[in-house]
Amino acid sequence: MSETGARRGRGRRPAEEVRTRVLAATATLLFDEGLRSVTFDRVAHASGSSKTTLYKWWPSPGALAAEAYFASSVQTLEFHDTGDVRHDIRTQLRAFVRLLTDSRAGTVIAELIGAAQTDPELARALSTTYTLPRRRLAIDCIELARERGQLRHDVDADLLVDQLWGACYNRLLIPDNPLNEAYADALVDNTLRGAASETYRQELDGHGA
Amino acid sequence: MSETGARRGRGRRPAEEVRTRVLAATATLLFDEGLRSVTFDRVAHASGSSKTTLYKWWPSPGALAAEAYFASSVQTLEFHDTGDVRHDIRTQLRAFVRLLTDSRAGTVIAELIGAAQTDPELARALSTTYTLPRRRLAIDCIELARERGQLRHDVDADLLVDQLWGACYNRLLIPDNPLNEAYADALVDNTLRGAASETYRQELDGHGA
Amino acid sequence: MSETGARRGRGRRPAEEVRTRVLAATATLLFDEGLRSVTFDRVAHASGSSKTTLYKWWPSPGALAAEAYFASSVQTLEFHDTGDVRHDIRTQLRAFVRLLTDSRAGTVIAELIGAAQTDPELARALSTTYTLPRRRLAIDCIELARERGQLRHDVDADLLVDQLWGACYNRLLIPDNPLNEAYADALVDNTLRGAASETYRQELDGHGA
Amino acid sequence: MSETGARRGRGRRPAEEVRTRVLAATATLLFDEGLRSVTFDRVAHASGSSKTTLYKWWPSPGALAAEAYFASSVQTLEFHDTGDVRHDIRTQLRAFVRLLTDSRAGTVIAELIGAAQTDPELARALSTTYTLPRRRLAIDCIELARERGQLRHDVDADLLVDQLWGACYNRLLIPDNPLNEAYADALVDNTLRGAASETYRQELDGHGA
DNA sequence: GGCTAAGCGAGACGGTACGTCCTGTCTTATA
DNA sequence: TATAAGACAGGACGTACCGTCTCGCTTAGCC
Repeated sequence: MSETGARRGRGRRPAEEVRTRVLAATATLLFDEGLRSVTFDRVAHASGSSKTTLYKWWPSPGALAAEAYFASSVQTLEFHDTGDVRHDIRTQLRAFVRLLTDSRAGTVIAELIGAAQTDPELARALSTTYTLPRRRLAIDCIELARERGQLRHDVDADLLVDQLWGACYNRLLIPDNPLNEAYADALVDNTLRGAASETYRQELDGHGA
Repeated sequence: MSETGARRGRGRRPAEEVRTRVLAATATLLFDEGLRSVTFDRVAHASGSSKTTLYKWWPSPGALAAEAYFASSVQTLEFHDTGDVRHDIRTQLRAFVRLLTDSRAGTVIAELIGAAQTDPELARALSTTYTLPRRRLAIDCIELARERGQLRHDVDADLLVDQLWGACYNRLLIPDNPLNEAYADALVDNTLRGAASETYRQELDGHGA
Repeated sequence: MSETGARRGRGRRPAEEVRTRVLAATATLLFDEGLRSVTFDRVAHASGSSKTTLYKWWPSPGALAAEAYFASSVQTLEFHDTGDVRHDIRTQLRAFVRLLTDSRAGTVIAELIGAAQTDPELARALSTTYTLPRRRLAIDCIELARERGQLRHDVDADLLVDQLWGACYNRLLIPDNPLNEAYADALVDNTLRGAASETYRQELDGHGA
Repeated sequence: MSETGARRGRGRRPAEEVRTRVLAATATLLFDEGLRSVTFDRVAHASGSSKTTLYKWWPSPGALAAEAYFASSVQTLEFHDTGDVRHDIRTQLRAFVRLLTDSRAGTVIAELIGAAQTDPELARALSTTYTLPRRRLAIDCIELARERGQLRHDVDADLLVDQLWGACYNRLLIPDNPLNEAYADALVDNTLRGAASETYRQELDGHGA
């Protein structure tokens, strides 16, 4: 009776095992068929779990999908500080654009943000787990540059983030124009030129020329 | 059975009357209960029309909701050219922010863009009817300013629009930070400082000081 | 596209076709697996119909099972009047006992009556469609005999039916004692001896001796 | 966490205390909301016990309900022998009818018998604990009367019980006709007239006239 | 001005998902 | 060690919606 391998029967399972299977099944559904296919019914079936369990742990299919996405994508987004804010931000923004365009992740993120508009629980999860932490990293980078004197003292870091990452999200969600690395570079240039200190701007213009 | 009273009976209706009633009922549902409540079933009931008719004219509930929103909101968005690009854009962006924050329109637009992520028909309708025409007006304003010498010649008008309106959409859809007129002003300042020609930038700094 | 034979697609079906398929699937489930297996879910699946349809037409799975049972069992229960009430009733009661014991019908009827104790809709359906009509036939037979002078004038036909069929139902539902044709015969004898007129009782005793 | 207050904690309880609380909670549910509400889940919650315990002691919710019913209704059903079988049986049958009609007991018994049709464990419990012992008392009374010469020697006591109590159960379970004491009296009269010895029948007719 | 068929309302239909409840099994931790 | 507590898989419940399809009525548009 011990260690039968393929667990059967209907009794209680260890919570971790269940969570793992649910998140794996959800991620598969999410990447293969899109957010619309992430329903509690289908996830329950695919993961061999029960709807009761899903309802207990996740407030909505969207929130489950979000968690599955974050769990399945190990994201190493640390900013590497080289001392040149333009270089550092450009590196990060290019990586972000590649993530959105080169993989299914872009579609998934767009669908998650889309669903969050009518799913408060999902919105909360997205904000806490995804957007705020990522924004934090960018903010830190910008404030460091400001302290170094590369950016004006009255610059609003959140505003810069909106003009950089927010503009990319905009092209993701309202795809009237292409999203690519050249666009990311242009964004960085225009944004930093607006936010640069007098000295750093001259440096930028020197580089750009 | 003979006292049918208010019931209109089942015969043919004039197409225009039907469309009008459907769009009115949809708008009511949309503004009162949100996009999730705009289902063909509920619209058919509320408008006294039949699902057959709805499926004939609209590809999805989302597309119907979008049309109802545009039909119910007469939007006068003409840019008034004063010769000062910062003033003109600031006026427009402030009006846009007010629209998003002071009325139910903000929620509706957010829900529509959200639903468009998984509804191609709605995405197409939104782009054609809503985002592209509005973007066009801003682009024209920017290009006029460029020809006037206020903006650099190599400036990308689409990119500026993303940094202005796109940043606002970003705060609408990912509401981690507040969206208000002060934010709009700051956006305009930072964006134009990055895009301004040498002479116009000195003018801007003069104003800003 | 025309006359494809095996109807496919999801549109409306002719009501009669749907009813037929539902009742057939229900009867199969009922006789093969018992009343506990007649759930709206399983019937919907087995019949290729939808739960919506089932809920529209039947108030409970039990009521559906009852109708399926009646529809599938063509019951010819006409009393044949030979002029001898004992013979006629004995014939019928024996047939009834055979039905209850020789086929799955006994189990099904018992389950239906059992479920009717907690399903008012089923109870109503059973009474209207099943028990009352059958009781009516027996009552008619008894009253005919009374008019012929075989039974006392103050005899209560309903009471006799309870003592005959009701006793059989009792052995079906509370199976502490066997139910068979000999029992039916004994029931008839004892009941009619109690209800017989003076003259008919002497006749009965003569036969019975 | 430390202020658990009323909660007893999760440790072991004395078996008797647990049984008592379970049966009390079950009886309350049974009489207040009917057999459908007697589920292991609800009983566990209402009694403060755990499902583990319920599954250990009772094979099905029906069996638990049956035991709770018997435990809560102390039934003194001894036949008092007066020497007149009609009087003794009539007294008992009237009491039985009153029990079924004047209290919630009738509904509960009907639901229990009903559930027994699809719950073998409940059927067994009902037979052992309820129907057989009661039948035994009636049988004894009848056989005593037979020995006294009031009933014919070839009379089948079980059959008489079916015609008396069984007919009442029939009206309880298939309520097409009213169940009351007058009906009980008529049942006794007709049944005993069929089963009476020659001498006792004349006595009965004398009484009845 | 009467006739006819185009087009609509009403809504049934199969299917899928929702969120809840219950069953029977099993795990954990307390007393 | 027996218990409370309750998580777990499974499955039925009853509802809502989608997209398809049928029916019957009415009025618009033609003769």
